[in-house]
Amino acid sequence: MAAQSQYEQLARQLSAIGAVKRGLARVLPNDCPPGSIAVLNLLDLHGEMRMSRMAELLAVDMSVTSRHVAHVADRGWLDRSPDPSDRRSRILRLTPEGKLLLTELSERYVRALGHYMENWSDEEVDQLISLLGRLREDFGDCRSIPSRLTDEPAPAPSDPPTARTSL
Amino acid sequence: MAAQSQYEQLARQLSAIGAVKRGLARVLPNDCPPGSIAVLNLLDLHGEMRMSRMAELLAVDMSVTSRHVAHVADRGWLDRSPDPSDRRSRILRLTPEGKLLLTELSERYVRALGHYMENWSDEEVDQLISLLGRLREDFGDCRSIPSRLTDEPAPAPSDPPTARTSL
DNA sequence: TATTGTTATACTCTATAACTATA
DNA sequence: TATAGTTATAGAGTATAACAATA
Repeated sequence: MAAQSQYEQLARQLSAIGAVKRGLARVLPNDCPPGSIAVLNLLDLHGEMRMSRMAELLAVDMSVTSRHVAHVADRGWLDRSPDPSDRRSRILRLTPEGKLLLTELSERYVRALGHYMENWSDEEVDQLISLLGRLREDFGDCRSIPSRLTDEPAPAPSDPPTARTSL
Repeated sequence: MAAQSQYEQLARQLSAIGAVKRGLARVLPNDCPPGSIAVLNLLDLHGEMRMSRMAELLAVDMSVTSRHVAHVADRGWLDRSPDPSDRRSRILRLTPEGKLLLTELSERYVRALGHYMENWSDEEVDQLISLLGRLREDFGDCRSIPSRLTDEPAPAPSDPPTARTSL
């Protein structure tokens, strides 16, 4: 468990990292927005899956997933076939064209990151990859807020509010 | 200089980290969107500055900065006074109300991060803070794309395109 | 004429709610 | 009735372009 000021700093760094994401996004082709790439990457990484699973991995609403996936499917980068065992569902699969696109995009990312991170060592990049991966994992499917995070700031843990009577 | 597959992995982690940012944003009050907090944080960190400097630090267009700042100023969290030495400019200053808001938001962030990152050690959090800070620094003012990132994937560096005639 | 900042417009990402089709 | 997915609508973030005021 880390100290308060560390969390404050981390929150600021996470806020600032948006600029890095935008900087990277600028090297992408026009009809391939970041949302599309996220879908393709997850499909490449985890293999075929249903819409609901994709929504969970993206940690966005199903409606958002549906639009991203439609955009990608319209361009032939993935295939949506009905699940034979439950015809409400659709199975998403990366097409060869989608795989090819990922390869091309990867080149662009590598060039861009190589440009901006020329002074980073292998070990440092690995550390960052590993810490970011763990952070994402710990947040998990964070689409709904744990109720204890929505209430008042800091009820003294040694003396829960429900136990306070007249002090 | 790191290896290609590392950059590919890093690009994926950066894409996935959006979910973390959304998860954190969910604990914020309704009329204080992430853009407002970014403005307030930078003002708190760097002290008073002009719009153009704020735009540079945010690495967004001036038009975007103008809207974020207007939103924050409308709520009394910062003060925009004309620069006496150049009346085209405005000097941004954090108000006491803005400072107070930052304190309250900080509590929320700390609670949320404490919830999600309960298994992280001080050292690990520090490492992540430090690596993210360095990454943001290395991207700097990345609002315009270096031209070498917009061209074709990988012209052999030993034989620049302009030198090729009939090979 | 160039620069600082604002406003109008358009596009992407996201969430909520209403809807369709299937279980 | 409940669930998987789609679509309509609305709000936030961003960029480009046209504009105003000042240098």
